[in-house]
Amino acid sequence: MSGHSLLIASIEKHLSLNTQEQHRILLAFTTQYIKKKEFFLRAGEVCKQVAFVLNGCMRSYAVDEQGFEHNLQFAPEGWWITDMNSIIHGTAARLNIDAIEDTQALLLSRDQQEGLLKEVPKLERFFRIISEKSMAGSHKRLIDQVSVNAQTRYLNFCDQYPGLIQRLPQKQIASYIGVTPEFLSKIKAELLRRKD
Amino acid sequence: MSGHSLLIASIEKHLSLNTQEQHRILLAFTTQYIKKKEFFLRAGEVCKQVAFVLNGCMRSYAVDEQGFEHNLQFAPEGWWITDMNSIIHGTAARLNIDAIEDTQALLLSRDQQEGLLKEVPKLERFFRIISEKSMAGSHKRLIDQVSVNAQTRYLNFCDQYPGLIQRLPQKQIASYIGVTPEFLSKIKAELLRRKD
DNA sequence: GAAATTTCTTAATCTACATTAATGGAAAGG
DNA sequence: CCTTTCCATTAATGTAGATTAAGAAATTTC
Repeated sequence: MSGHSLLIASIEKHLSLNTQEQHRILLAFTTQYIKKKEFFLRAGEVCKQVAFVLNGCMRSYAVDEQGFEHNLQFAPEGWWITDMNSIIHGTAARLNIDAIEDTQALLLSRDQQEGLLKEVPKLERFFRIISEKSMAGSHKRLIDQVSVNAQTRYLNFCDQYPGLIQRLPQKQIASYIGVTPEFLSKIKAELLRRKD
Repeated sequence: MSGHSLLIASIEKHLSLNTQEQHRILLAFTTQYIKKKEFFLRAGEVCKQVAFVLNGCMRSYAVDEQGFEHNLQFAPEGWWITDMNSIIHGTAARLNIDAIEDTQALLLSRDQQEGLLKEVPKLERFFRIISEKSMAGSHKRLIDQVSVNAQTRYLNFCDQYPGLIQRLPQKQIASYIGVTPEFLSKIKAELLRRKD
């Protein structure tokens, strides 16, 4: 499947598009290649675009006063990623977004999105639905973060994203579940010991 | 301002409505009064509605294995509240939603919302925008939770919701920022000591 | 394919916050 | 109005997870 049809397929899960509409949609996006460790967005900039990942993987993360990184989201193929706070309020991004693997993504600027929505209004529905889903995901994450301990968070992560466990360095996962790499190592050792 | 016009005003921040559309919108909602400590949603049920608060205040919270409550959101007048995960996936709610003060709210079921959106399609845009905002809010909260300590989270809360600080019992705020009431008490004592 | 860099693991020590317990004060409710 | 329940505070003790350090393994780079 070509990257473009990944996007179209993802939209057509929620509504159907004729050929003309498909073309109009693709016109609004630009393609970008982002090498591992390169940035899509740096904290402090104003975020102007959302990215739809075609292949590879990006992540968003915040940096605290002591310089430690905290991963908020991973975006492998088929996922959207952006700094929503920055994009909708026009304020400086608090998030960095970079590539964990060499990545190909489709970018949609807010201006292009506005134009696209004017010409294909039924896409409002699509963007509403994916916003609701993102919000549900973010809520789920927050509940997990505040109501269970680190070991359970790790098990939940393995459960929900089995593909990513294989694929990502452990330190990235540690940063996502909110512990140090050292402590994640301990958790894994503990889990292994229990199994035997 | 009547409750209904609070809702209409809130929509008209994003798009304009004629009288007919306003009436059609109000038709989709039902009014409910919820007394302090009564539930709008219990964990385990499937959530079917979103609530728009006209006056009073509701909160959503998760309960952990040990029975402790963790507040996720407060919804005073003009705010929306629901369990988005339950409503969009049709799964059992993980959240409880109850009233912290006697509350009057407008309820919109998913079915009613679908009908409304069919007849007034431009509302797709409104719901997209508020979903994006909720998602931005939820992201902000998550960043705060993982990247700063409890004292800073408390100060940030005071900053962002000065009205709620006056209005809510401290234990509700403690539960929101993710500490025990005892520790919040300590934080406040510490802050007072520093001021003098 | 050797050197450099990054990642993972183990272990000792430390700390932010939780737990428990006890007291006084404020609401709530009949 | 009195009683009951809830709420805020302080203080002693406990613990999940952080920090620091250091070596082993894996990956990247030239």
